[in-house]
Amino acid sequence: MKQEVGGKVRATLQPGLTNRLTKYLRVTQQLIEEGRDAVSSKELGDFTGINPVQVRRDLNAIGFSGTRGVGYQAYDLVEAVRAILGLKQTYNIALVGAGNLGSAIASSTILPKRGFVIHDVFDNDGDKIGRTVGNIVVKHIDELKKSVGEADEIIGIIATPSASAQEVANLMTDAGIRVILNYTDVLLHVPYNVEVHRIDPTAQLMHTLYYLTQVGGEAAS
Amino acid sequence: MKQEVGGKVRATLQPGLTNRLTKYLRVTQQLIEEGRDAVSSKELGDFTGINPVQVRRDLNAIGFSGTRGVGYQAYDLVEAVRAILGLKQTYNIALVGAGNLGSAIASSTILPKRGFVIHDVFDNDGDKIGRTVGNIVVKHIDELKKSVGEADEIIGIIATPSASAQEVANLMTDAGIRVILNYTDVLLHVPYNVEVHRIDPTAQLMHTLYYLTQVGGEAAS
DNA sequence: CATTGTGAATCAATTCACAGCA
DNA sequence: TGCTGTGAATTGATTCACAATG
Repeated sequence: MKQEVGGKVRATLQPGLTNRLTKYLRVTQQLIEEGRDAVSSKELGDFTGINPVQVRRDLNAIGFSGTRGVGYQAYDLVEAVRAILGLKQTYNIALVGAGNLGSAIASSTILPKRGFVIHDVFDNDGDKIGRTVGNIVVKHIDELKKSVGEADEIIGIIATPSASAQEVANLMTDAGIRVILNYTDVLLHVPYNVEVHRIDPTAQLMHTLYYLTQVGGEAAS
Repeated sequence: MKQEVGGKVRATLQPGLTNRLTKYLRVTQQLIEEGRDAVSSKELGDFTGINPVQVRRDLNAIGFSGTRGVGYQAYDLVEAVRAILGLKQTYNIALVGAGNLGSAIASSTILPKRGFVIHDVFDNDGDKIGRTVGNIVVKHIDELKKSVGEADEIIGIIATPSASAQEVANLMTDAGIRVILNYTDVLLHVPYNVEVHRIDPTAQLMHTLYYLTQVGGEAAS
């Protein structure tokens, strides 16, 4: 399944591995912002919940080496992972829903920091059209297909009321969106070639609370 | 590691299993809302990204049986999983940040549907104190410790600007909060017995885009 | 001397193949 | 016939122990 081409590792990496790499990436980027220079496998493990040994194996697997007694060079690590994951380019995003949630997402720095640009914001409320959220002028939802085509957007975010979510998803898939971030609590039905990710905070809560209540209040790693 | 007490499975389930159970739970709850009665392991697999065989093994492991040719009884499944995970009670949540994001979270139905109640909302902006977001009156952040104690809150949500996030986290841990949902892009430093979950939409994006770009546009499962 | 890098052992997850039942 | 339930094989992840090294 892996194939090496020349010196460059252009393989098809395992799902588990790429998933973990994104975690190392985000943590390391934040540590850099705090002024950190090197990062150890133990730290990466602590912040990601992944075993330090696994961290070392993973970084090794993508051909990235650290220095013993010190750790991994933070900036180089970020670059290496971004290169491996093909995240050197930026992606345009179509955001639908200009209410509180949409405004918050459009104003957040979290997406631009990772190379994602909210390029268009849509709504169906006439009052909101023409206003700006996070420096972007809100367009009418009817323009979605045209805009998505022009800006080559393959990522869409649904931040509408639940009742509109499926309808918006239909518009998005019709317009050629390939990945949907769904902030509503609706289970979207989409074609097989479109991927939906649900932003659901309760997922992690439920899992955590199980252990918290099991052990009766004491810590769990 | 597992121990059965009487007929009831009061074990300490594996992390992987509990994690998967929460996914089955959320999907099944949504399918019920769509009017569904039974759900098959294949459907659960499709919506959660988990192998159908694994789904069946998991449900079997918690002593839940389906009917061949039909699937699993949706309502019973929800009840069984909630019982196993100890999610029959409700949890009070302290939300800090009454801006766009905080308002969106407070108004969302996603938390109450899963047994989580946003019981208090805090901010440090005098203009916002006394206003209501999602039916809750905003209090000053100075009252956090008192309120958390009174309402027995162990879950906190940080929906402030990034600059305030660590400070809020400190207040929360000091007040006895055990689980923090962090909506900012700051890497929070907390005591070992406090668990932080970061709501970061880019995690899933990066992972997905890797495969999307690798295969050049064709579908992946 | 803290931390990387790895072999070997163990445990969990995935997958195949198919029997068994409504 | 469609879906559950499960043995057996395989693959991936975790953990232990420890050598190596900057």
